[in-house]
Amino acid sequence: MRTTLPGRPKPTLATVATQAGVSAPTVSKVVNGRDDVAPETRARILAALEQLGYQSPLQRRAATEGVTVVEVVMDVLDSAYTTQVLNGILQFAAVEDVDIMVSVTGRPEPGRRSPERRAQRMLDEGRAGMIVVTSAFSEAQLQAFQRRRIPVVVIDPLNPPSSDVVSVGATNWAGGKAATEHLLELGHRRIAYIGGIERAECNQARLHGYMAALTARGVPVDPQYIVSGGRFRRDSGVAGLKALLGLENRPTAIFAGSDSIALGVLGEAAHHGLRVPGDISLIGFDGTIQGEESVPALTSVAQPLEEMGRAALRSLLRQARGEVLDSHRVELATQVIVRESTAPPAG
Amino acid sequence: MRTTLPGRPKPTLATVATQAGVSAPTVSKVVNGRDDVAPETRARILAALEQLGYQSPLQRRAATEGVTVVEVVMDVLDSAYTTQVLNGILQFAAVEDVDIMVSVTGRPEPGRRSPERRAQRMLDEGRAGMIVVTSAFSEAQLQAFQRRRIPVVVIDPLNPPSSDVVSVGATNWAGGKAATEHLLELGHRRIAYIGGIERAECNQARLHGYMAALTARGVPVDPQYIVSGGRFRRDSGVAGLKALLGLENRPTAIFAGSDSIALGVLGEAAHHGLRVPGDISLIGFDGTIQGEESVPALTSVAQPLEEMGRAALRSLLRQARGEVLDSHRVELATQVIVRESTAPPAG
DNA sequence: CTGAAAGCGCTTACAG
DNA sequence: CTGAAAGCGCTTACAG
Repeated sequence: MRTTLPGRPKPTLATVATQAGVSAPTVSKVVNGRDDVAPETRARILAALEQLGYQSPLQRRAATEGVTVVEVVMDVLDSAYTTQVLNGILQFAAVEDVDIMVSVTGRPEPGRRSPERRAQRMLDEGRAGMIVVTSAFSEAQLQAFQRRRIPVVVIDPLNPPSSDVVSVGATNWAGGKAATEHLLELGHRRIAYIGGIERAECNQARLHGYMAALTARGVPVDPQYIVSGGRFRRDSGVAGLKALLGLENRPTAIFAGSDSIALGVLGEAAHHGLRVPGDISLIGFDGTIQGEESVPALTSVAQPLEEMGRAALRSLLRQARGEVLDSHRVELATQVIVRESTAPPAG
Repeated sequence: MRTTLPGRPKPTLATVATQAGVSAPTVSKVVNGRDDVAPETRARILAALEQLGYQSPLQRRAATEGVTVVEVVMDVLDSAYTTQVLNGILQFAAVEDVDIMVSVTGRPEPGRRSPERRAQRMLDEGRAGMIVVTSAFSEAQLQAFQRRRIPVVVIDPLNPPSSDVVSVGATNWAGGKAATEHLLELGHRRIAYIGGIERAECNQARLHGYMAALTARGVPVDPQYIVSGGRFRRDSGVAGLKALLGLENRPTAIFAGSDSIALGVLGEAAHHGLRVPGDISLIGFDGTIQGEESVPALTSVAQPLEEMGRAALRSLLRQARGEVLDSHRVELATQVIVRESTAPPAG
């Protein structure tokens, strides 16, 4: 992508050299990352490279031949959530004839897999950009990509996205509110929330949606019904239910911050001989296939996961083509899917 | 990969020209696909290009920089099975510093996404090879890749792998036998098998393992207990259980050809008020996380899915390095994981 | 259809 | 640290 502006001839080392007031060999050194260049000279050359939009022969060829590679970075591919998002990206990539490079990153480590190296490599190989489905990159690192004109889209960021970085997510607050309203409408009043990563933006939005729904109905928010699981995973649900069962006044319904958490609740409930929804109602969040296929089938706030993947890629390709985006933040609507795990409270 | 032979200098257009007895510009034309070259001259030049192993600057740079891209082709990313295999590939790729390009293919279509185009593209871009997790390629197409010296590894092929194509799978026959033995040991005699894709090698192996175990214990194989689901998916389990419940002499245990099928059985059983394992025992195949997290947790014949992904990539990289493989077929061991869905028959 | 000549864009080796 | 000079690999324009 990154097409040369029409009319302006494609910049060469010589053009850049003239602009920066140096010779071509010196520019060559900077481009190739040699270190025998004075800091000031380097800065001037970098500015010229940036301003003229210089591309290496390799990049130029990649650009003209339409080779477009988008890199997708995730922590691990171990949840239905990531899988469905990735599948959305892959499906749309097949349509758009874009290649998708997938990489997983444990913790970010210094060295060849660092953001700096990654950015350099993407520039070298003329990739169109990067879709980030992990919290392995800091805000500053993401902005570094953008400064280098590498388009980045973040999917459902853990932290509130800055206006500099493009992000795609779901309406978490509205979803949390809708989940809670569903339980309220069934007649529940003692409703618990088992959350995931506490500091995560999406978790807070879901929690505040929950509180807003309760408050709107005049149901007091009871802190003992708000449990932090720490992660969006199964074990949070197991531990969360255990904690809630220890209460004097047990909840009759649980809103879990993710389908995985809900599945943990489901498993733990069975071990205590509790029937869902007979003894306790349960609603998840995400709308994953895993929840759809569980027994009982899980009522859940569905995020359009495949669509989020598609939206991220679409937005990335627009950026790569130099189009102006309407908005730096896209939030796709969530929807309560009522299945088998919710019912009016017993008695 | 495709490293230049040591000692011999990398061939340039000039080298090739000398070898073919023409001038450099003429070779340039052939390389760039111009048509103003006499057929005989072209043939001579093509021969020289091939013999000297000429690489374009783009290819050379890719080769010397050790850019190694492995393409993973799958149908869709929608099952825990494919997800875990892919995760294994990705994890190992991070260790080996290999880039993974993932693409999904519905039906193979003519045109730019055809195997021929794919092969050409891989050659052009210096990719190391291809891991195939789909039945979208025919045997002949896979061999075409190998003829072009593009290494290919097939994971758990639907059809019996030919000895020309390297493949990775699991011990399906032994797994089917072990699953059935587990049920026999619990005391079951009326044991049903609900299969997936009927003609698939892996399905047949599982079925025959089942029959072998029954026969070895002197339990007659009863055709009415063998149900073909048609696919390895949830709906096969739903339909399969319905069919089995219509029998006069219902089975007391079911061996499902995949975890997805087993999950369908589980859901359908709940709708009939049947308890698992109280009323009926159930064992799956695959050992996916989804089965592990279901309620009740699914007893299953685990395939080492992540390990299979790793093994495939390892084998591919060996091929790409020109190493000789010990075997064209790797079968990793399966293992019965006993969880909650199997128990002695009632009464 | 072919190739000598000129040229392009980049890099290398090294004098200052 | 910088750049004039030489060179490399490829392509272009065009004479034959």
